[in-house]
Amino acid sequence: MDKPATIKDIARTLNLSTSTVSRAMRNAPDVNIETKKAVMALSEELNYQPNKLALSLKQKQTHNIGVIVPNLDYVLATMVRGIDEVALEAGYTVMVCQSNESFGREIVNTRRLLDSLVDGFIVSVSSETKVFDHFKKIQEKKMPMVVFDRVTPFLKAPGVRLDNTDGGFQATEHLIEQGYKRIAILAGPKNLGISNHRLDGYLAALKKYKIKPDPDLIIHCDFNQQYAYLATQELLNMKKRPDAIFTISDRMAIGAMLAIKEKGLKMPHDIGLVGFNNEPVVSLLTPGISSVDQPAFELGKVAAKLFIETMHHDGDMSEVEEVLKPKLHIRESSLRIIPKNTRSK
Amino acid sequence: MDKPATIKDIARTLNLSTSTVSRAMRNAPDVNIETKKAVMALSEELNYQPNKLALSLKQKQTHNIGVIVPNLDYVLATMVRGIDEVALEAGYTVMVCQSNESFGREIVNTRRLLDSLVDGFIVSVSSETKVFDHFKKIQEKKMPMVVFDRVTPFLKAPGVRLDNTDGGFQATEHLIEQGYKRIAILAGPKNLGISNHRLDGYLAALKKYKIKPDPDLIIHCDFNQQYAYLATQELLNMKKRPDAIFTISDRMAIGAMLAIKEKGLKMPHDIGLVGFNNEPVVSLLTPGISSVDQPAFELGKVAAKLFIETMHHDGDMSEVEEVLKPKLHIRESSLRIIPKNTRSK
DNA sequence: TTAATTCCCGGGATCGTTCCCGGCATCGCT
DNA sequence: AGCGATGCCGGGAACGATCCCGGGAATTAA
Repeated sequence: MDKPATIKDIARTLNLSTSTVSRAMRNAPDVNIETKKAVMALSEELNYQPNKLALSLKQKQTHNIGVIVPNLDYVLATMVRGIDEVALEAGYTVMVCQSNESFGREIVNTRRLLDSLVDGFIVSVSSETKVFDHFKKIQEKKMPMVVFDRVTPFLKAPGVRLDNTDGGFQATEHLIEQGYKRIAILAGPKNLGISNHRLDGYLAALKKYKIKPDPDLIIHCDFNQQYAYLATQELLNMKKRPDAIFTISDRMAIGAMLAIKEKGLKMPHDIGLVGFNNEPVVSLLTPGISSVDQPAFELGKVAAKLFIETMHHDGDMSEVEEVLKPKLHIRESSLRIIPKNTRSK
Repeated sequence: MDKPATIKDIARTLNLSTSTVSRAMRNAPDVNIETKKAVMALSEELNYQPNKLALSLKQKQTHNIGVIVPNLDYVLATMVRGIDEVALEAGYTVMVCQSNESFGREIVNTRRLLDSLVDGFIVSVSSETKVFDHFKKIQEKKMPMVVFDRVTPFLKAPGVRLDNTDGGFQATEHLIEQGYKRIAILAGPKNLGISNHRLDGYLAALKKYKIKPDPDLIIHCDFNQQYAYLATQELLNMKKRPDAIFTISDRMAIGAMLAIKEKGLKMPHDIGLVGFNNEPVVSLLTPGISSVDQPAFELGKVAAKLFIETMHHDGDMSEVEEVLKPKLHIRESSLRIIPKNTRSK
């Protein structure tokens, strides 16, 4: 009564072989209806739970998915929820590991999960990561792996991502339409794809409106609030300071906002601000910060679907890339109701 | 070259038995230093990774910890990071499952992990959960389980929690010291321990200052922003409206803030506000909202330590309960610099 | 009556690893 | 020379399940 019941216990007390019990469990056709009932009844009584380990060992699959994320902020936590949603539905359990944006931690985590614990990976790479050997090792083992959110050209794998270029474009075009002339961008680290794509969108919007990009207004800084704060201070101290800032994350937008308030400038009048991610926070601030919304939950679901597809599909899927569309949410920080007085300059 | 290398492959090519190779791997004393070297060299070359499944099957432990959380908001994500920190150090991998505050989902998750995937659990129960049979099933299997953050008297298990009573006391006393006279509390669901304890602290503070609690000022509402918003509207429409509100979470504080602003009241002058959790958000709002900080990361670490202790300690530890201290962070929402004019009423 | 078919079931190998047990040298000691 | 001690290694069972193969009994067909 101490140890959990096994298939053998059932076989013994019923005077059957383990094979028969096993078949009865899986409702195989070639077993007598009576014995089937007996097995079911006894397994119910003994509260029998099949040992997943033994099963996994035998058929060489664990039905676990390793999910590697750089952190668990609002956006990623939402995506993970999306992954969880469809994974559970498909009979998979997810193992979430956060790398804390640390390269070393990312390696440790993948190795741990790689030790025959998972059937494959769904990853979003850390911003620190510049070399991808640990992920390539996954692929060498022929394990399915899909990347999401933060995809990179250095890693050939099926993936799902936001149309970050479009997001950058929407934000920038909106600022232009609101009459802002000198629009700065706080971009992230140069090796991060999402950062570069949003920057591309920014440049594309400028080009469309025939605005010459000013290198002084393009800042690459680390992906957090403090750096954004410092970078914004510098921007505002320029002799020809920008009259609008587009930050590629809401965290950075908040850092920028703090610097702007400190300087005594008013949004949206003196300066416009648009962020990215549309975290719930930004609607609560005064003024509310405009932000590019991404369908995080949906993106997570697509990632998991893609993973399951990859599992069942033997061919090469590394070219597959789903792209979801962002949508700008406009708030007070960038809304000069009607572009009036813009020519008073 | 296709399949991953096993201990047998090494044994075969080296003309050894699997037993010897196994011993060599684990650096057992009774194996020749030469053979040991040879084994090591070959296993390096073949990129041998021991099969965790086989190992787990043999020794009946997986070195996985199942972590069940109601969601992954700021506080819980931080706690999970803390758990991860010490778990990894101790050679454990954590499997995080979110129940989305849903009772049913919680059951599904525990059952999944229970299928011989984890050695034990670290759980924070969903706010919806009123019956704990699924958790008791864990204990019947003699699996270690520790609870954290949301502990409940209905579940006898070692745990770590915040001194919520003290937190409620600190918040309320602070409001009293600031000269507020009619202090309302937005508490959570009645079956939630953390909610009741914070309420106890509130009552204790009132008692200390000989203020008679007013039942009309004690509101139980659901644990989210929207409900807090509605409840606050009602509070503010009372004929003798409160002049301060203590909410037991920051989400609720934000809901309250929205209602307050809508009503045209000014903080801290017309009304004081204190939240709970000290999420980064609250310092960014205008005015900044005072909030009771909890050492979430530390709490997660303690939970994991407790778990590991429980693993290695055979005796009953269900009486163990660690309690961490919160600390109020005061901001503009409740700070009437010097209690002047308070008697002008 | 005999052969063929169907229905149920058991035997044993297998997955990758550990671990108990026992065997065969070699060495040292009396 | 004979004995035990020691060092090093192999054999095989075990963990809990699946699955191929084969076999006996009963039923049916020839």
